[in-house]
Amino acid sequence: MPEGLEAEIWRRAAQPLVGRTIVDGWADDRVAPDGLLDEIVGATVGAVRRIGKVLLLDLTVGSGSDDGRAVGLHFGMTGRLVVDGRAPIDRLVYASGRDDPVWDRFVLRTDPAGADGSTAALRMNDPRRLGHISIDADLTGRGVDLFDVTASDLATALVRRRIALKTALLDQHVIAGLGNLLVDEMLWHAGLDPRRPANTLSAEERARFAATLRRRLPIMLRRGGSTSGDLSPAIRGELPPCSRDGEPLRRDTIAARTTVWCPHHQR
DNA sequence: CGGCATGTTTCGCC
DNA sequence: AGGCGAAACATGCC
Repeated sequence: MPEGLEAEIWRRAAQPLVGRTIVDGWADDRVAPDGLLDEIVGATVGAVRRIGKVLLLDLTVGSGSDDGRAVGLHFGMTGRLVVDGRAPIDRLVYASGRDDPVWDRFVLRTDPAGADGSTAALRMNDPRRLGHISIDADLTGRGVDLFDVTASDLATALVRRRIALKTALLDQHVIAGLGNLLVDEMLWHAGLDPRRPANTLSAEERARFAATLRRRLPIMLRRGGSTSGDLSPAIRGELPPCSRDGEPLRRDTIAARTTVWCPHHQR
């Protein structure tokens, strides 16, 4: 589930952590840097940010001057976030429906604690363990954030790229935050063939795709995230006729990922 | 039991 | 050198 929309939902859910001090915690050393807890216990959460699919906790120490520490939560395919015992997204579509404590990878306790002091302030739970925790990760190469994409961003990023449009859009150096479901969804809405070489888009088509992101992402955010679109996981499985034109949907592998699209109106 | 899954990184081949 | 595709990672679920 974790694409840019889920990261944004979790960013909002984690805002209450701002101003709290980290007093204790635990990290699975298979997915976190050595000595992470020693680095961050005693620090205060100064801000919670998001870059693409990555959630960042900006930490401050002592007087509150910024010491540069930023803890990054990378959710992989099956990571979920629980803040003060509440999970804004409680069920992962392609993962487990359970919340087993053995899958906890990163846990923080804070002062003050949350409303229910008996639960951890922050908990990342990830059965498949494809996610990880970073500290001061270099994210400067990330492309423009999915909520801020303009036609000119696309022109710059897609020029001379002969790879399939879908492959380019999944590249976090092109746009940060789009994942497999969102790319299929946005291409369907924009009416663009995912197999097209990225550099063959016209200026009008780039503008159309940027406009589709601006229009559709806020709607899907309100509806609950990347699984709330017209090509929801149920539709990806059953492959009913395209709801726009009634023609058969197609399932292909593009960019080594399952791709659902409508050959009739996506060109 | 076999195959599949919302992601990212690494390897090897042009 | 750099672009690109495929494999690898880890594990629950249908």
